Amino acid sequence: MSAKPGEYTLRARRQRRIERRRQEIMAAAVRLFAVKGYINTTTKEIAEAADVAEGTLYNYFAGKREILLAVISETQAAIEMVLSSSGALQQRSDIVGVVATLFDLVVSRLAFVRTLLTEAWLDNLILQDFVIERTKQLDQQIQSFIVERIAAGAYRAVEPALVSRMLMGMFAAAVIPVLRGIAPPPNAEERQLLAEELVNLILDGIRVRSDF
Amino acid sequence: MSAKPGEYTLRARRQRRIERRRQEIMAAAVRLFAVKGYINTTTKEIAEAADVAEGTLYNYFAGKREILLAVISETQAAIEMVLSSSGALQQRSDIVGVVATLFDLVVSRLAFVRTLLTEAWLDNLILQDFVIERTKQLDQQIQSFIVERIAAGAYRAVEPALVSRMLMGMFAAAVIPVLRGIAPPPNAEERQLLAEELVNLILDGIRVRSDF
Amino acid sequence: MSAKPGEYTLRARRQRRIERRRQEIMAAAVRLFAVKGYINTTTKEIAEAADVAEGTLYNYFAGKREILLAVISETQAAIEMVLSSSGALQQRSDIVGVVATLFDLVVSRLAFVRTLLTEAWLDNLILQDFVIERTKQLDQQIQSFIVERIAAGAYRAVEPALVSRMLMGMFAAAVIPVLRGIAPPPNAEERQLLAEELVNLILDGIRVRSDF
Amino acid sequence: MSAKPGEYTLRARRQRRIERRRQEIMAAAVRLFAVKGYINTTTKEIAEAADVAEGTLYNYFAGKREILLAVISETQAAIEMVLSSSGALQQRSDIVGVVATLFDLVVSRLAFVRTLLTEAWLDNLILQDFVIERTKQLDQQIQSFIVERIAAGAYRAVEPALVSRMLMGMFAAAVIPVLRGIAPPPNAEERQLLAEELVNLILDGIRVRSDF
DNA sequence: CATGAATGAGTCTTCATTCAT
DNA sequence: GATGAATGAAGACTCATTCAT
Repeated sequence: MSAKPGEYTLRARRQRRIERRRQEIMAAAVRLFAVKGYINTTTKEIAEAADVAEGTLYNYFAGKREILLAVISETQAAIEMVLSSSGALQQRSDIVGVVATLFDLVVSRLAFVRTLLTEAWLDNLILQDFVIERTKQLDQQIQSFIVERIAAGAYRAVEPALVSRMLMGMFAAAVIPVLRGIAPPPNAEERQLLAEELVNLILDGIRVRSDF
Repeated sequence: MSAKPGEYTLRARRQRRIERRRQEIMAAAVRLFAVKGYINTTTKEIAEAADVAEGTLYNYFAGKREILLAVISETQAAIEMVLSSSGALQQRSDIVGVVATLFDLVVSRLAFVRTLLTEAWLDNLILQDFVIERTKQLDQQIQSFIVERIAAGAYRAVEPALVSRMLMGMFAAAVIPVLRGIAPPPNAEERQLLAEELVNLILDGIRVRSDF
Repeated sequence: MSAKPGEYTLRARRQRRIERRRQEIMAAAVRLFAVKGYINTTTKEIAEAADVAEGTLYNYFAGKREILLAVISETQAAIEMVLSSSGALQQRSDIVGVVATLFDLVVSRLAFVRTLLTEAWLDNLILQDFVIERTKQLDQQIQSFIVERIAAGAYRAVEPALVSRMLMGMFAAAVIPVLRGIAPPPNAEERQLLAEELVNLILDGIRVRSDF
Repeated sequence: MSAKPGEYTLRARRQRRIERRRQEIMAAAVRLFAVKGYINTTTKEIAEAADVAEGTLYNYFAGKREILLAVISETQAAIEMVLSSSGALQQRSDIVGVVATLFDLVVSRLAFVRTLLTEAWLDNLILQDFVIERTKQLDQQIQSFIVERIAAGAYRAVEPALVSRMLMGMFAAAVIPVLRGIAPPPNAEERQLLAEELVNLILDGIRVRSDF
């Protein structure tokens, strides 16, 4: 289409600059959203945090809400990739592995996860599309795992859906104080231990003498 | 200041009227907060729902935020009373009882709990004063219970703080879909069963054969 | 509903004050609209011209466009009343009378008519609802008048719709320079003469010798 | 400044290219102005329609408004040429001819005429420079024509300025529904008939029996 | 005390214009 | 000259709070 040498490079460079700017804006936004919530964050603040003019935001996003959706969408895609590589759960250590990986994900994206949870709490669309929908697969895997073990006589006849949810609740309980900034993020080792302990609890409970 | 007979009564009556009006406003507010969130609720709406003029709100509360704080504070006091009557946890059924009572409380005050959690998520002050602070006592009781049982050799040597938190996470996982409006509120019987199962899980886990 | 003496009066007074304020805002708006057009008039300017805060506008109107529609609607109602009293056209002087009355109306509401025409030019809805629709009756009357006269052999067999429209064009041509501020408003006598002359022209044209 | 052969040609070619680009931009602009109005047309839209970058507009025009003025100015020049070739009006058919030519002009440049009238209505400068000024010559010719005929006893002693203006009003009344998009453009034959009828009306009116 | 109209700072968004590449 | 991203001054509208009645 063009014979000018170097034009391709030029266009590509510009494209990269644009993408970088988009990312900068999203990064600035997610930081603010995490701290103050989407609704309490003004476009002025986002612009300042991204070090651009307010109008510039609108060259990259159709509006404030689209910044939020882009933030959630893009990061979700990244997370999805990590999770989908987990494959079927086969044994105890697989579950521990998934839990540990989830800890890693959450800790490495605190701002994002906090934003996601806040908005999912307030917005049915986001809850459905970005939390329930994305959690479904994992939920299914866990339930399948439990169902198989029950059939094999390894687990007692619990409600798989309930257990899966309780597991998520325990995970959330471990993670929320960190998200909320009232507990320091656990380091890699602590995350591993936490995952172990969490699975221990759900598998064996805490009781050793049945007369209590 | 005055010796007219009956004034004391009059003053008391006025006092009661004022208190009643405060309550009406708070009741109107919490309904709206639960549905739309604090931030999306306007003072105009609160006034209309309470059937007073907008300006009247400011005769009873210093501002919109104070309505929120009053709502939380008052309802918390009521909840507190219920909880504090629980006494020390002695045996398994005591824990089940507390969990069931908590279910009752949450279900009977969905709007309030939803509002509280939303705002606690966004606001450090509310989180600290109305969630962490109020949960502390219960947390302590649970931990003491566990510590005793460990000492008695009934429970294995788990981290009491962790277990207590996991228990809360499981409780939250059971309750949040209801709060969020994506699951119907459980009836009394279901709540009892849920409490049982929840305690079962934490005490015994799900495993019956240790080779898995 | 209330037994407090004077309340009725108080409420009525307040009601009058509100209506007065509405009128003030509309008056301020129509003045600005006439000079700069609706689109070039800011809510800030309207507020300043009406000597209220910008937000106050929104206590009286749902938005900027509603101010425009209210202005047009209210004044139209007034004009309607004048026009509808005209009755059927019977003779030449009736037409002169209607034309003269229309001149009076336009001259006494210059700002309004200018606004109406501007917006009708730009907006199909306003054109249809407030110009075409309202002109229809008059148009029909004129056409009926012409049809009768043609039947009676008094007028030649012209197209009544065309003549009616031409008459409106002539009226517009007489009035637009005044609306546009490039000619002074005619006084009562001039308006009467203009009406006479306009009807003369359409009835007799300008020719006296048919060989030209 | 340079003696290189062929430079003159080169410069001329560049000049032509620039002029062509200017015309492309103006053509794109007038199309948009006609449909959406000057104020509702963005420079971005003009640039897209002209298939250039937004910034490029500013290499050819000082600003958005200058595009409008250029559009009006250039097209006016073309119209002028047509009109000025009409020469002095001598007889009835000359007037019919001018009116028919004007119909042709308007119909063939609907977009432009609509834009011109809109902006002239809102802007004194454009009204004066591009409508009143350009209409003056035609107005004079018509008035001279009338004055002569009055002197010759062919026309009655009407006010020439008034008649000229009425003629314009009738013309406008015939043309505006088309401009406004609520009537289809008349074809060549219809335009001729309309011109005839219009002149008939102004010359002879509609009356054949003077007792009405 | 009750009222509700008035206020104006603050929000999101648009768009003509500029300027580095 | 061409490009189009960056700019920032407006603009319409919202809403918690105040205050005269």
